[in-house]
Amino acid sequence: MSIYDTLNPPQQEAVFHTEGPLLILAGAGSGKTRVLTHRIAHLIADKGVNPFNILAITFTNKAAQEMRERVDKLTGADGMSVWVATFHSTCVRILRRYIDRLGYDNRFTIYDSDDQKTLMKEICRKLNIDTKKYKERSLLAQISHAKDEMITPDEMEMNAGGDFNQKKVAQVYREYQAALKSNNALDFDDLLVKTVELFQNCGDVLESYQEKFRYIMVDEYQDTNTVQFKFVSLLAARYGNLCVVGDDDQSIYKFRGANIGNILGFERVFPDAKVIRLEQNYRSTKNILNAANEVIANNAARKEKRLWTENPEGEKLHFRQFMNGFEEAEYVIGDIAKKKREHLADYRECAILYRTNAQSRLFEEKCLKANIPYKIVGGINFYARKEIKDLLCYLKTIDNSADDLAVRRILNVPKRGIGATTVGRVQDYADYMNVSFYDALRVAEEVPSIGRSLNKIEGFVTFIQSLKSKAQAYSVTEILEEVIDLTGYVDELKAEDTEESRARIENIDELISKTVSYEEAMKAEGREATLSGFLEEIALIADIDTVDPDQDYVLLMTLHSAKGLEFPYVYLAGMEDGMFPSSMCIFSDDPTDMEEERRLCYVGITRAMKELTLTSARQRLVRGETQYNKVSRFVREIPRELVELGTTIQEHKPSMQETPSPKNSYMQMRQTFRAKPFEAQNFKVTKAASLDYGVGDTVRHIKFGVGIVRDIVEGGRDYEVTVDFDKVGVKKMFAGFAKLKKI
DNA sequence: GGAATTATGGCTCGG
DNA sequence: CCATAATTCC
Repeated sequence: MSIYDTLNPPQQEAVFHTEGPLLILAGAGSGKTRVLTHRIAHLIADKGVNPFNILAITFTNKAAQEMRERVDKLTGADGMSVWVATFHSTCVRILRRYIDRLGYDNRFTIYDSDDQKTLMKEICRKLNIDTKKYKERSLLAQISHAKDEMITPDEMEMNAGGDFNQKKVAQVYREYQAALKSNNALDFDDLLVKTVELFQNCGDVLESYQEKFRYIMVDEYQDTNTVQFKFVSLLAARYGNLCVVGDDDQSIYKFRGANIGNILGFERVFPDAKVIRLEQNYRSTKNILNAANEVIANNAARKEKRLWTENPEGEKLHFRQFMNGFEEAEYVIGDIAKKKREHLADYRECAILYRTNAQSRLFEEKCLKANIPYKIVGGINFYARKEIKDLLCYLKTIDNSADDLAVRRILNVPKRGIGATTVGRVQDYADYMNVSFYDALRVAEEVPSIGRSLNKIEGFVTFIQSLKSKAQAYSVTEILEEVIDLTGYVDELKAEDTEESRARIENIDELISKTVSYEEAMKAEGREATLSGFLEEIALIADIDTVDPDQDYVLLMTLHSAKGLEFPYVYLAGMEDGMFPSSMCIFSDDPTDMEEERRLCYVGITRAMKELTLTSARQRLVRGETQYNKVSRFVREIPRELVELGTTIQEHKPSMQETPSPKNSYMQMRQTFRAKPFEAQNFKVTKAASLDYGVGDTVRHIKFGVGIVRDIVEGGRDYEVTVDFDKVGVKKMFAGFAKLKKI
């Protein structure tokens, strides 16, 4: 009896095929992690491969950690030497060693999106760019996309041709890169781009890593982007032992540059690639899996496949529609409380999934009220909080004084009486002398018209210098406590004594415990705990990584965060057209946007093992406005016979005066299901007897602006209107959705 | 120079 | 609605 006997034939084939390129098309819940871990075990135990020569790239740190543990269980302690990490942490480790070859300092800092925005704001000011016209966020998004595709500022400028806007973006991009470099900082995208650049420029470095990583595995391959693909193919170019695992139906990160072509075209790039499909699902009941299959079948662009399972049929899916989001949350939390009360489930077995982070609030409030432990994944990052950022910027300044952003942030925190005027004068001097902001502070007496501020600046510099020298001997925790102590940060908050200040102190305590646990972890691994090591780790940690399976809490998260996870009981909330699918993609002129949204729905459904509950609200408060939404089209794509509408049980007490009679809501739900998918009952309603505009009329569209109607074609469900817009050109759209207004 | 108050504008999704 | 920017006031 070997450890491989428990695997099914295609799984075994994937494990034993170790040489050459391999594409594993692994459907949801088909045991791909088992395959990967057994494959690593097989390489080590049977093929005699040194664990040191294996690289496995996962999507999150949490997945990496789990994989390592499972390999350990199979092979003994050898798992520790396998390099299992995310793309970003892999790149950081390489860059810490070699980035000086690209003219950076090896102690670079990593900028998060807040830092990026601050930097961008400054650049726009410097270049006299009107941030009303070019939004920082939008500029950064364009730059990020360029980096995903490995386009340099020069290339962007060349590609721009006569396009003034593009040229402007290229100019900002160039300036932004220069600023990063002079701050000795890298953004997230740079981690990948600079590593690839390093490989391309330094053959010896690439070669050493090619020799090291003789066997490479990449998980969640459908969500890799172009630069990640380049990184992997460079590494695998020598030995060609590249194994990628993915599922094109679960590709949900196009907005972040993910290139679905990487998986769809794998066989084209590697003609000798072996392809193995894993289609048996071990996770979900038949009902859940069938629902998922039916929904995803509505997508046109996909590799045809159908998952099957030997699991029991299980319960039908539940669907409930409520008057508003308030009642929806009350029902979901009530249902979870009931499961716990009746010992049917632990909290940790339940997950509430939604489309946007903003939806978490209602559920959080109900959890608090019902005294149910919960954890929200994502949303406002712990490290984005003011008090945490302040303290981290002290640590960053101590670690890398070239980081102007960090230095400027703490210069007057706590208040030292150094204001904007002084900062501007020092900055001008620094720019003029071409030195860092901190170096300018150190020679503040040279700065013109610095006046009374000189004393205060000298005090600050002395303070930082003393911390810097202490950092040589102190542990990370000690230096953090020293900062808190000497700045009086916590003392000040204590004096404030408000609910808010107490929460801030709690956060600071949590930060201290994070440095402590970092030091413990490093000690356990026999690595040195350093300040830059700590800063790097927290820069790369994702919220999902902090989920503790030993704690009994309900998990609240977005569908995106739920990727790769599974739960016995799943609640998909906010199943409304306009929420999910989001209105953005309903109105999009790119039909693949809707397909990606549907894949997201597929991911959501396939997270559930035993029971899946879908909920929606008739009216919902979005950004302070009431929206009236129809039940999501995705719900309508699920065959009626797989769904139970819950008319017999009325568990939740009607809480609001305007609760509809059960009969009414039942009728509404029946109506939703009466039509088969895509006969789309609700669309017919929107088809007006006639339109109030005709060919040749000028109309206004909510997104595209003003245009002239060119053509109107009467279709089965709706009128198809062709409009020539002033700004975006000719678009075809359905009258029911487009909400065109005659002007 | 700093705090308080008013105006504004933005929500997908994340490492 | 809620966080942040801009503006005003001290």
